[in-house]
Amino acid sequence: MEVLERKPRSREQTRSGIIKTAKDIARREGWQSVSIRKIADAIEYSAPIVYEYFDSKDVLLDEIRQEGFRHLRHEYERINKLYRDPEKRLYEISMVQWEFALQHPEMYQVMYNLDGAFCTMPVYESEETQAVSSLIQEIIFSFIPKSKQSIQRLFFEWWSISHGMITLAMMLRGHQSIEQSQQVYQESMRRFARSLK
Amino acid sequence: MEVLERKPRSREQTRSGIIKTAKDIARREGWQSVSIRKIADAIEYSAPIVYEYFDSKDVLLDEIRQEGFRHLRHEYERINKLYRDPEKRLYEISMVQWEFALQHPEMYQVMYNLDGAFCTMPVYESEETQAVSSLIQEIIFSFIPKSKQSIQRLFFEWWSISHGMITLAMMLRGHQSIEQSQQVYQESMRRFARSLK
DNA sequence: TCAGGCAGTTTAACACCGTTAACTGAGCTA
DNA sequence: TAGCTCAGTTAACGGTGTTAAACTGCCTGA
Repeated sequence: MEVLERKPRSREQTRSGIIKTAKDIARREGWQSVSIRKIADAIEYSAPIVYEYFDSKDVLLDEIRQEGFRHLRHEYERINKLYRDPEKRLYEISMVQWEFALQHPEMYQVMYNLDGAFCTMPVYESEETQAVSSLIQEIIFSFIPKSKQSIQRLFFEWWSISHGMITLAMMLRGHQSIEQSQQVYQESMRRFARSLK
Repeated sequence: MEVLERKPRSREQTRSGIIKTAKDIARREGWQSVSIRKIADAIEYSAPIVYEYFDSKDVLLDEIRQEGFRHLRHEYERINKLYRDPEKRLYEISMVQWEFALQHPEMYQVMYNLDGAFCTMPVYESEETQAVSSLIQEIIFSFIPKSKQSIQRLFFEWWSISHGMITLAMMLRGHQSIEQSQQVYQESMRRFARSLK
């Protein structure tokens, strides 16, 4: 009984240990130097063990990507409960997006195939991204009840500004301070949210 | 004499052949499957020959990146000669940016480290990017003579919207048609250019 | 004619990669 | 005790970037 209970738990621990290790290495050395063998070494197993938890490196990366979008979705839902005003909601969600990218750059990289992170699964086909998308589209709809097409365009605009500024801010870090980029980001996202009224 | 003249020319041909082959493979199979040996096979040489033209895969990618920015700079200069109105200039430059990304996705990928393309050289430290940046900043300045800081912010905004929409349009291709994305892009860039007046 | 040198090119090797098959050894059951 | 199961290992395959050593063929000087 003890063994039966400890086994699955330890298995789950190993699994999340693999994910955590992959992210740790990526954070320290970049995704291009994350390898199955390095992960295995870190969790004190041999390489083939990793394949008992993930069919390939690709699905391991996809899992991390999904984790990222899931995390964002939870944050967005939290904000939706916290605020009623759609403008406030959209602005706060934008800020969460920014903070997430800065705090977990290695996740943001694999979510968008940036800087050596490469996952072949198409981003937009995952449930988690669809959920995040429609969550934000609903917020936009709630104070601009337009056609589905118009909402999709506004969402595309919002996403583009947010993602574009985040990636360029990271790229230009060192040439333009993060604080300065963040100020422009805040201003732009506030302006966008206000413009919807 | 003939030999002395033909030798350097053939060397230059080999060099550009390497670059062309790398881009061809990247276009067909993605950057993650571009390898020195594949390139060497295609140009009918053995792998070490490639290293007589490029010190490493990294500088080969950087060369391609620089070529991309150089190409953009020439296009921007062409437009600057073609139009006087800063608003028109900025809009046309935005459109060139879009067309370039669609026509040469493999270059756009290596310029911004997207989708498996990974070059360790920092983008913003190259002369070519600096040149492109200040070219656009000058256009913005020419009808909004504000402080250097303000111009930099506006340029950061412009670049973010453009780059964000281009990358998301490519990512969402299949879920949202390119034509639809392009329409939103055109509208947004036009609105941005107009807003500067 | 032969030896030497030199440029261009290839082979072979190193250490790494993702991935899979075959093997090991310990614990449990019949 | 013999056999089975199963977690975990080693070893291998074909690939990667990169480098050193070896080779090939030609031109030159003796």
